[in-house]
Amino acid sequence: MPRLSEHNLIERPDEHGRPLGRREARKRATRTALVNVAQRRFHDDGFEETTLDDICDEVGVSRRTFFRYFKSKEDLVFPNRAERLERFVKVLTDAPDAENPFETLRRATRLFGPEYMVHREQLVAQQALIARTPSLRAREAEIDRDWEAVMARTIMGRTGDDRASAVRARVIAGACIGVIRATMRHWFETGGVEDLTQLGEDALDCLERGFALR
Amino acid sequence: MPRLSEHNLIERPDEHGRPLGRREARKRATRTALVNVAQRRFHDDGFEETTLDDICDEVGVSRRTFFRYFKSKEDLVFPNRAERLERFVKVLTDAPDAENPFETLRRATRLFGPEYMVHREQLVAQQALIARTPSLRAREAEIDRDWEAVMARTIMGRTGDDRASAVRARVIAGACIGVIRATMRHWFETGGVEDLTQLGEDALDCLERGFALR
DNA sequence: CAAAAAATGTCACTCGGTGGCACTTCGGGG
DNA sequence: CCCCGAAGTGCCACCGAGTGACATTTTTTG
Repeated sequence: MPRLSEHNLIERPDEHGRPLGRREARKRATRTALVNVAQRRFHDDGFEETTLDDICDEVGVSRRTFFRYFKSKEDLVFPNRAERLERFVKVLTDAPDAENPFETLRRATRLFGPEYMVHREQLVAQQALIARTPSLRAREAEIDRDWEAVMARTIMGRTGDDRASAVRARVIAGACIGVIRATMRHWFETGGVEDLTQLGEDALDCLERGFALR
Repeated sequence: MPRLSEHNLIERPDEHGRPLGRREARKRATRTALVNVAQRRFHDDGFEETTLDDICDEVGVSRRTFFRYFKSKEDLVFPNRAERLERFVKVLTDAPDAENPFETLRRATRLFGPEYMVHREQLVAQQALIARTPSLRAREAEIDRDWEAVMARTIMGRTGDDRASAVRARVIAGACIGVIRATMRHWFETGGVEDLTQLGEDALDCLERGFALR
């Protein structure tokens, strides 16, 4: 008995307009099934409490096959990590050469902010899961590291890679990702009710102008 | 045959002046033996390549006992994480109420910077290990999170915990830890030859005054 | 020296993750 | 249309980190 019903295998063209064969379609269906089942069970029972065998059994796939779709259990929680990073890189590389890094990041904020607010409730729940699961927090930190790294490299690409420019680029990137992460955590923990775009822009303004204190 | 030679069990008073019984002395010896053996083997063969059984066999202790000294394999690489954090907290709480967070952090930099420079070569090697080991990078990120959290809480303790103050405190803490981490990475990757205290203070200056660009 | 308490060892087990190999399924070319 | 190669999958055995239960040894204490 096939576990993936046949109507999941509708032939849709992929993002490049090529039609999907059965093979490709089936792979997509399996992947999304794994993510969906996992999301639900993680949400219901917790990440550590849910076993890969649980998920694989429900999807109807062997654990060995699972590891051909995902490198690790944690990856189920960040299924489009690569795609997100790519879009961020695109924002960075699309920026005019003269634009300063803070303005570039504000553009990214205006792109991602509204998107996050649309999926507010799902993201808040997701973040609650991450916040209470050490290995997921670790994954998230790694993602932030990636973003910080591409940002630092982009800045260096514009300002040079001598030692002074390199350290400056790293420091700016570190500060930016630091404030973005802090802002997001605040937004998540307050239930996602505030205007994320506004919060992000405010934080970046502070960073650029300096934190005037007292 | 006891694996820990008797002369490791010298009776020294602990940090509160109480003399150490055999039990306490032996525990200390076991703990440091585990750390030392692990450090050497991690450095020689790599973190993932070294098995806990390898380490335990060499120290002469069962794996079960290992887990009574350390919660995880990774903890062997950060043996005084708690103590470092405590010292950082002390710097924060010892700060006069009127001092702004950046100045407080500069004081921390002047405390930890020279210390790091003394153990330069060991720390650089250690960081190389961390940099090439995903699970160790994750641990390091967690440590940074701790520092960021205590810093945010300290700032909130001085400025109030209403929503505006809270987000501001978080953002400042995020920015500070971000630039500190970036600075340290730069220092490590350049072999620890530059003046870490100076680098740290410069980065914090930029943060406080704003990054004047172009 | 005896009894309580602390530390360690042993064993069995769970779970994430990997390598190898056989088997099935799909797609393309004759 | 069929057949052959390749892609995808399952199965099995295995490894290493981490945990719980319980017996055994060692240290402290009275």
